[in-house]
Amino acid sequence: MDKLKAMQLFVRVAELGSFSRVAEQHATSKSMISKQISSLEEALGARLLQRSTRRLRLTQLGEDYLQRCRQILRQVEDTETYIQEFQQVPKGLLRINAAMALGLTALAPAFAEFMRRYPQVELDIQLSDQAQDLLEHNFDLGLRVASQPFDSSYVGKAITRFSYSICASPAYLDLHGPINQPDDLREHQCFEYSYFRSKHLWPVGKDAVPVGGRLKANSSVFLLDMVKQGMGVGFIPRFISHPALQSKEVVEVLTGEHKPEMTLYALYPVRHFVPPRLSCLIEFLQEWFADHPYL
Amino acid sequence: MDKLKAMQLFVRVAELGSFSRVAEQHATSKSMISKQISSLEEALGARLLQRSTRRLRLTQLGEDYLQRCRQILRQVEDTETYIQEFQQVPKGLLRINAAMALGLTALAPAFAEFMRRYPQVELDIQLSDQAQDLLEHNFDLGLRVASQPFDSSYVGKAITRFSYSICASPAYLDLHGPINQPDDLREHQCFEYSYFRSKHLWPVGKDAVPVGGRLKANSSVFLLDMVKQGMGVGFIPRFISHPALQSKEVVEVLTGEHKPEMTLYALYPVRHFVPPRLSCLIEFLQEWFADHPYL
DNA sequence: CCATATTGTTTCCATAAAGGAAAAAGAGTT
DNA sequence: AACTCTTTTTCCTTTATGGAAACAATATGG
Repeated sequence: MDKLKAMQLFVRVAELGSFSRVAEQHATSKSMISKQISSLEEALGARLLQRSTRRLRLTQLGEDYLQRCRQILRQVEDTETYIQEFQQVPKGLLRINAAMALGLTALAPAFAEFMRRYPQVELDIQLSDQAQDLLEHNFDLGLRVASQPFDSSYVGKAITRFSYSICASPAYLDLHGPINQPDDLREHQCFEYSYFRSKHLWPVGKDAVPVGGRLKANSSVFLLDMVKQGMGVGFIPRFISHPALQSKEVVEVLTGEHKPEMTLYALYPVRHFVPPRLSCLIEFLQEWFADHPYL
Repeated sequence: MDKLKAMQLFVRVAELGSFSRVAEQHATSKSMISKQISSLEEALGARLLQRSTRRLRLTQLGEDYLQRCRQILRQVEDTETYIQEFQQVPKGLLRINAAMALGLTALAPAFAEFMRRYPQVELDIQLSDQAQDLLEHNFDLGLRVASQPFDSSYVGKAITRFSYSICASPAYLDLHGPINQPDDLREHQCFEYSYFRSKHLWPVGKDAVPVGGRLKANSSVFLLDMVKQGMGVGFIPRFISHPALQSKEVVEVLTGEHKPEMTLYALYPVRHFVPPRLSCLIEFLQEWFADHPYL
């Protein structure tokens, strides 16, 4: 029996309060969790969790054991980090959560290059639209654009800044007329992005411009596609619009006007020792985006 | 891969300086040790041991890792001891080293009773004539009669005191005459015990009596057998002669005379936390020998 | 300097253990 | 009482573990 694995799972069960949820998160079966915990209990000769079908609660002993497990596991991890620090080549697994749109666009080539440069590092990348709790889901790193204010149990590092672009297709502009100054937007089909704060005010130029349109979606990638099809004007993060702008599928308007910028943050749980592969990745991303700015 | 097991084996390898010796001691194969260490190294991505066919030496990293392994393993052990302390019933494995003659005689019934009383405790009892190093061989407990002076890394607890008996067979005494006072021994066939300090002087009565004979052996059990066969007189620990005296196969002489006593010690390595099963056994032995004295 | 003995590694194979799917069992809820 | 959600058990497949023996490597002793 792999006691360390059992201890890890026990800690997770204690944290999530459910065998099933741990099973889901770790991409394994309920029966496996059940067996691991049972054999751990048997080995100790003590019951760690009081199970009722609806609720799990830690035994008094379980509470104590949990503390000690955490300490032991942290020590094991620190030891391995320590060893890694002496290694020239970073290796190991990084579990990363990133915003879907980011992953599909700006991050993909960066990760590709990272994997080429550090062949011993494995990546497990989970793209999701809503920000996941890193500790809850056991992520080593979250990549988010100016997401929720950082909890004190996380470290946030700025990776790069992104700008927005206001895009339309050439066909659309031919049909509906040019956009030369912010106020021209009032007369256009301006798409609404669901997660944008001030949905009907686009922050362009000195003041925000009130805009309107018939389309609202929660995906900038989708909106860009609609832009390509000549349906209207989009306020699109540059990392999304970049390829379409390059290929001239869409054109940018109001390039000279002031628009807000976003900051891409790397978030990670505070730890005694940050594994080299993690600090290495963060450093790499900073360098990479310095060389490939989306501004 | 069971990392804890691998770490344990690595520590043993570092201590013994040889894969083969670890394999012997743990009753497993060289290949298994080799594989465990290799996979540990692979998991860490670092070489822990520099192997040459004749010599093993720890890498710098190996040194560091060894320290940390020890700490982790100690912590795991302490945690389990802690859990045990909350359990009503002691359980687990005790590895015991005891003097051969003791094990074959006085200890056997004591251990039998202990096992009946604590059915969850497993015993691994190794009888040997020369005292084994407990740490070296991973013993939890050593049972020795006034053995080597205790190292400071061991705790020694007195379990009981044993007396000696001077024994002969009735037939022998009929043939060679009675033994009524210490000086009578000078005229008899007195067996010599190899490990006895002053081989030719038996400490009986006020002074030691010089004795002589034709038989010398390194086993009191063997000597007793020779006594039974009427070959001479033996200076035999009572725990060995006891059954033969009870059955009248041999008789004791010079019962009133002063003879030295031996003390049976329980030796165990000093630890932060003594596992309950161990303190339980020691306590049990003290009680058992209080009820079954060999004096 | 070479045979030898000893030690770690590798290969191959049999056995044991781990892990998943699905059925079963348990317990709260409607 | 039926239903739902969760854990446990059972059964089976797959994986991995561990040993024997052959192999490779090296210090020792003659």
